[in-house]
Amino acid sequence: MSETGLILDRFIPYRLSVTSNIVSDVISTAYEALFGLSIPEWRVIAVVAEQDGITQQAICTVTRMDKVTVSRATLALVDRGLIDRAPNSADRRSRLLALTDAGRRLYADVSPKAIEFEARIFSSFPADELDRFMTMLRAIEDRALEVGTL
Amino acid sequence: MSETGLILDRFIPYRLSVTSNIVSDVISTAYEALFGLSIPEWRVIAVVAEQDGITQQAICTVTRMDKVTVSRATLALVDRGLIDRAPNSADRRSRLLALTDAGRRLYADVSPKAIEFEARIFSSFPADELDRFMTMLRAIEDRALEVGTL
DNA sequence: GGAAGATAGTATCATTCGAAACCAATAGGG
DNA sequence: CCCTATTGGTTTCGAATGATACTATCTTCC
Repeated sequence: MSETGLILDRFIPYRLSVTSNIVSDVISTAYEALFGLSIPEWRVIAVVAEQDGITQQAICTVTRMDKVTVSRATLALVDRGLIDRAPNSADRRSRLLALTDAGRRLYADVSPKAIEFEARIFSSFPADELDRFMTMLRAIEDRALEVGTL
Repeated sequence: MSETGLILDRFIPYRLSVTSNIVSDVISTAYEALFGLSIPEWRVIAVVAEQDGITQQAICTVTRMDKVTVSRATLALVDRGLIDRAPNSADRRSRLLALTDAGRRLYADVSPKAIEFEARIFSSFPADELDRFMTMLRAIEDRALEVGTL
């Protein structure tokens, strides 16, 4: 289909970036349209839903998002009354995040939709191929991190 | 290693985005440091090197970059004397791009380095796995485009 | 052949993103 | 205990990005 220059076309970092951008775009426009959530916001919600009382710092390490990004997403969610921040007696610099009732309701709404969107793109592939693909993604991630810090 | 929340962790769009970002980051800092090239600039150079006399529009379709991005990258490269724009007698709105001598020299320099960087990350994987991975990326790309426009 | 769209490319603007500066609080030696 | 170094989080700022508007040319169709 795409009659590209040879080098770029088979250049893995390039292909990875193109594919990732297209997928992100599809997903993010869907989230935005349906729930008014940006991708960082959706990620924060997902993590907090699964680990009640997590701190922003922990969200950063777990999602590899920048702390600025997490901060902004969290503030927006607090503003919208979807997340609560309780004082953390163990360390008063941070707060413990939790979903509010509204947040839980939204999450119950969003989460199946997310799965559904994913399915819309990926369900046409056999499960074992997807598994191999994911394994590969993780391996590449680890390797790139290694190379980046050498 | 990363003890993430279940949903996000196995969510393909998320994994794809994380991996792509890390790889892009490694690659782009290397380009920037070695040649003062941004990723869009490197892409434009690569395409023009392989297809002399291409137009910006053609670069857009071939690389899926935005036309604004291509315009900026091209202007920067023209400024640096790496690319020439000859009038296009067939359509005077566009110009025909070609590498200058300096551009060719730079490309001769950059291109093996690019391959080398790629190798540094990916050569640890068996070739057939990489092939499957690339095939999968393309298939996902096609599928996502389909879904996006449905 | 000329008016009405489409298209190549550039300029403008608003948004996003992350690096670095910053503030508050904690940790850890002396 | 302080004094310094670190860390959690926010603010600020500059760079990159992409949607939109704009200009010049081309195409179409009457």
